[in-house]
Amino acid sequence: MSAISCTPNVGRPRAFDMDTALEKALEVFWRKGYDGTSLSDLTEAMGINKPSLYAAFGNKEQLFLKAIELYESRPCSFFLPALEKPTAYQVAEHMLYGAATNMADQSHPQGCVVVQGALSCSEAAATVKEALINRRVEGEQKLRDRFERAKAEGDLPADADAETLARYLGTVLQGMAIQANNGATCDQLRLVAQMTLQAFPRA
Amino acid sequence: MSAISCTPNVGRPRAFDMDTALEKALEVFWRKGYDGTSLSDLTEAMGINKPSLYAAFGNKEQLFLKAIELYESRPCSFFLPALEKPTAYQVAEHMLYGAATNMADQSHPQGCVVVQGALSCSEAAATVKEALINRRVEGEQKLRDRFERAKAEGDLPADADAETLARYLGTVLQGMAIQANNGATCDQLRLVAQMTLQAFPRA
DNA sequence: AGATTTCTGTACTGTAAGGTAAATAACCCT
DNA sequence: AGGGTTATTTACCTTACAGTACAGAAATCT
Repeated sequence: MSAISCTPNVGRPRAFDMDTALEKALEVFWRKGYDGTSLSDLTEAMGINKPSLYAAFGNKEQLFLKAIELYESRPCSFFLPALEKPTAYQVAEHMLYGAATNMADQSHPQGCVVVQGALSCSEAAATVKEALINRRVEGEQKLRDRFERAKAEGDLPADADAETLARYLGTVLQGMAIQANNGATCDQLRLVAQMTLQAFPRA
Repeated sequence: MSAISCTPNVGRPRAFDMDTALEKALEVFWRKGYDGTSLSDLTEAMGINKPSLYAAFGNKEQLFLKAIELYESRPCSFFLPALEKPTAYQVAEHMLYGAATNMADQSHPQGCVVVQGALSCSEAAATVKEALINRRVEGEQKLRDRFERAKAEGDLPADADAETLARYLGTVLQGMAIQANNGATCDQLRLVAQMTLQAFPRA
């Protein structure tokens, strides 16, 4: 799923690549948040003019939502791959260490755009705020489902509280995003991951 | 430390109470963040006009910084009191349960303004962003100092890593702020607090 | 009372915000 | 080559933003 909208074979061809422009937009939203990002910030970073932006992406809000979609489908994303690990403990382990590596990575803004893109925000950002909350809650729901499965498969004790395990993990992951914004290094976050796992039940 | 600036005994008296106006400003910043809050939002909530705001508080940035000071000195603040508890474990316990209660409290915006007031933000908010990062880092430094003391006093093992314990706790507390924004209830956060404590060394 | 000091309300400033109209440019198809 | 279609450029629109000038109002001080 690379091209966002299929390019028609008639008319003047688009002078920019939508995917790379969207990457640039994501980076700005990630660093400045939805309210803190102006259209000038976006057009400058994307290297296009406003009418091109509006023609290609709708408006600021839709551009943000598309940037979030891109964020979650990027190859460096660690969340979904971690869910595939064979045991609940390994799921938690990979997710925590993946987050530690990813969130402190200096090759892009620190933290997680789903956490910090529109946390406290204006009424104009209400829609994107809701969208981000939904993503965070859905992420925890996926974790919970995975841990329920682990109980059924026997690699979590039958009396384990899958919901609380998922929320605990979600809390630490979201906290790591703040830590990364504070300037925490990958190594420091890995130590937090290690501590977090000490509270996690093993088979 | 109630009155922010001492009222002179000459001239027309101020028609509003600075402390309650500051409380109102804090609530708006807390809910909308620095970038998401407009001066109109502020003057409306505070019940004053712009010239009164500027005369009393300087400008938007200084008003925000004063609101943060107020936030940290409020009676319902849980951080500093928790540090006074006799053992490291009890410090962590009170801090986590205090956060669970406070951050999900429906009598004010959810979460923590120090976390969410200016996380990702515009360049105009760079100063307040730095100020908030400093507050968060200082909070963890206080925890670390407290845990070093606990090692000296023998209620933490001598080989405990005070820095990582502090960062782990800070991570969970900051994550709880996000959770509260997600709509997590006090009870749900208390379960997270309970799990967090399982990784915490006892005497 | 009058002078002095400070606050309040209204009206205003310049700038930047998000978004768009209209003309021109570049491509495909016949 | 010319028509159809789509993208780009420039210029503009309305609205909201943070911040202020100024005149009048309410207090104290002498």
